[in-house]
Amino acid sequence: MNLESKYWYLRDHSLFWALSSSELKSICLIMNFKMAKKGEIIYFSHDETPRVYFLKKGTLKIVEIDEKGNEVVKELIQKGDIFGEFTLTDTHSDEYAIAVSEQVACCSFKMEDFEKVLEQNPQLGVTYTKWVGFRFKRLQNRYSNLIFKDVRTRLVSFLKDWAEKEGKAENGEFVLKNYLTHQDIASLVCSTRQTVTQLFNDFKEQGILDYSRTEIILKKGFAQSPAS
Amino acid sequence: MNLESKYWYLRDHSLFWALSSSELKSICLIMNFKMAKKGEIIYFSHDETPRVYFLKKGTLKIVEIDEKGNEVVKELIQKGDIFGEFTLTDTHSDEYAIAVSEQVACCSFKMEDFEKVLEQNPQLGVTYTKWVGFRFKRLQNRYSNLIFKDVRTRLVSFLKDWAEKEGKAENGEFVLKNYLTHQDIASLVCSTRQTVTQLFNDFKEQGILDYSRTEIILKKGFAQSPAS
DNA sequence: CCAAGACTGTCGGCAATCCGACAGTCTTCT
DNA sequence: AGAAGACTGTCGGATTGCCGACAGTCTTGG
Repeated sequence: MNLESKYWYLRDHSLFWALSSSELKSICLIMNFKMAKKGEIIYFSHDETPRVYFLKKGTLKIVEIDEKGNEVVKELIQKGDIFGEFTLTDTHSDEYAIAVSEQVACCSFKMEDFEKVLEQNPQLGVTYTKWVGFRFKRLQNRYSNLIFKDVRTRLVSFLKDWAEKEGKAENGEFVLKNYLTHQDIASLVCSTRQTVTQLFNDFKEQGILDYSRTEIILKKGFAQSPAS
Repeated sequence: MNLESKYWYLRDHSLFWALSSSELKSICLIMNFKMAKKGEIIYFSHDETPRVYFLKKGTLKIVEIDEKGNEVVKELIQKGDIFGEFTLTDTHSDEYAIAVSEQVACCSFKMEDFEKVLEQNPQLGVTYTKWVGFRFKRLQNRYSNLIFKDVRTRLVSFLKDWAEKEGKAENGEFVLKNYLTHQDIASLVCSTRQTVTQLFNDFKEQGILDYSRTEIILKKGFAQSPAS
């Protein structure tokens, strides 16, 4: 990929808005660009060199493998999010990122390089810190949900979030392109496949949701769906 | 508190190691210092001006109040940790920090001021980002525990962590000064008072732990305590 | 030093949800 | 097209840990 396109890719990422074009150009030189199709793996936590990633387009999931080899979907990463070694410290955890939407595009920096960029662009540094902080808060939110809410409520708010980010509103309903299995959703809301299936069908009976393997439709009643 | 003492307070916090003494002095000017005794509240999330805090001495707990008015201990903050609005973005969550050890000392900056400091000291900025990242990872760890482990295991690892940070080793045992109630511990490991009490007594029967209201002793067997 | 309040111990019932099992359905690959 | 594999539907039974209740013990402040 040529510099020119790289430049434009960075330019429209909100993290880099404040930079001058010459600053941005120099950053392009050390940036890497990567495309992937559904099902392809974008990175492994055990890769040679740790990297910080920015998702430009599409959606991917971060999957963690526990001691027993179980794969658990830890997080959904959507356009604009950062992932990889974004904490600027090596992790020991065992995870990888895999594309779930048809087309995924992301750029990445070697962790060390990126650190230098931040040092040379203090304003960028502060903005970046806020991004990391944002990720912290998002996680904190999930954590609270897990403590305070039951599975039903967690699933409801997961679906609402998802709809808000990716859903298309159609006269009061939200239509979601569904690229996740019940199993995936289950691990995102910390539950089991069976329970998720069960709840989906409950919702269907209540008439507040419809779904097939490819689509989920949150109907009008869904927004007010009981939080318990 | 005079500048001189402030200076030395900052100087020995690892975040500020890399700064020259003149830089440090200028930072002192905008820093605030606060002491508190057990039971005193250090900050409210709804305070007038958002602030970033550094705990210099002692231990405090972050308590969150949910919609129903329940108070839940969300986190233990120990010497050296950052707390408050450290993500550099206002929060809406409802929390406060209260001292649990006899003497607590912390310094703080107005969030906006601190942001400027980071901008003016890029290296500090990167170090700070790593701290925020560290907090992210710590939370992530708790999250994983919650998903994968049962209450017993979580309690065991909580105690191990605690001992590691604050315990005094005595011929293979760890002695912990206990400033937490079972209720506190319960919310830290996401369980209930009764279950924690129960487990403590189980451990006692197994002979791997002893405790009173003021002390907890992890005996030799504790380290190998079953992770299930 | 005594009373009120906070903390701990213990029990039984109960709700949520996990888990295995198996059948049915959809998708994909050749 | 047809078979293999992945995904969904559904059912009990089994667990875990929550919850209310109440008694006992410690702590603290007047």
